[in-house]
Amino acid sequence: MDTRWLDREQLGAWVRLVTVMELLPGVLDSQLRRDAQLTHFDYYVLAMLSESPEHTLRMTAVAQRTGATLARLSHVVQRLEARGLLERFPCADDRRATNARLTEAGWQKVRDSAPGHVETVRQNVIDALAPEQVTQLREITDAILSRLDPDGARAALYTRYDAE
Amino acid sequence: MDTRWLDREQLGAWVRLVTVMELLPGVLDSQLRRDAQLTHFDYYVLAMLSESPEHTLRMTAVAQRTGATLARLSHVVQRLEARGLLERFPCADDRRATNARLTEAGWQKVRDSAPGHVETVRQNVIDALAPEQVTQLREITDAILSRLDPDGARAALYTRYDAE
DNA sequence: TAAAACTAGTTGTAGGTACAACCAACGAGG
DNA sequence: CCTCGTTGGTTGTACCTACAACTAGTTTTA
Repeated sequence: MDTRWLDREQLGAWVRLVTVMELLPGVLDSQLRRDAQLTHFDYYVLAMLSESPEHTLRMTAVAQRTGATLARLSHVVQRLEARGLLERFPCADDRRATNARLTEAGWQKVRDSAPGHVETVRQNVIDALAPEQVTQLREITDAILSRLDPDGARAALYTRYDAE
Repeated sequence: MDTRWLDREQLGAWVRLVTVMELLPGVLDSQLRRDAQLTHFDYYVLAMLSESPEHTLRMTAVAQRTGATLARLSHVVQRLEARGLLERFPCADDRRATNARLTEAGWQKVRDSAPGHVETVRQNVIDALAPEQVTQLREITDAILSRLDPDGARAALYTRYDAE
């Protein structure tokens, strides 16, 4: 079978996307690590909890929202728990399940670190784009996600952020 | 100072971009790991060499093109050299510098693995987009990169892929 | 109602990356 | 020509993630 190579336009877009994927996580990570002693993934976990009722979610729910495997999440949550930012307790309904809940310190941490994080996101991404490009970016990433995540397991999350 | 929070549209785009950044590297990595025993970064290093005259580049040049630190690159190249995919030799002009050159096995590896990689890129990204979206994506990533990489240290790479 | 199959989560370990410390070589100024 | 600052690169270590194996609880089904 012969390969359908990328043309110039496609290659240009692809190489830039790869470059962004290579650089952006590092930028987010170092800002949060420096200012809040959190990785970007740590922050995301705490942020997901902070937006949930009771500041509580089941491990599986957090994993879905963050796109992580349960194994990865388990390690991360263990560290966050050791730092007193959240706590785990068994779920009453399903004794297999574990709930994670933000502690007061964790909630404080989210409130303290959110502004700096948003500012970083603005500086490096949002404010670099014209309003119509933000819309285009949403459509493009949506299309890509329909391939990466066909069954829309994670759709639950980002759909929540759409107009109501 | 009060924070300029993201509006719904911006937040929707951002959350999706984060999700793509979370999922896409894993998809690229596992395909290449499975079919070619390479990480995506390994592949990129080999690909950069394969597009250079003599299949040779200085370490610093590879680092620029891939966006890696010299430290990271040094570890990776060490492993690739141990596997016989490339070789290092001192640079004649500048005795501080080291050149990396693809071996025949490395060149063969690139040719063998490129089709599968391109197919993955198509399936998950390019073919999910309309032609005008590919153009938009190039413009958007370009704008983001102007923030992430203001001095355009890496621009050398992706500019090469533009129309001549 | 017992076995099979699946879901929820944890743990051990191997491998890759970041960070900092380090050494060697070049280059500009005194 | 020597010394200071810079550039090119390597190494050690600590941390994070992926993968696989495992436990325990739940649901299905025969």
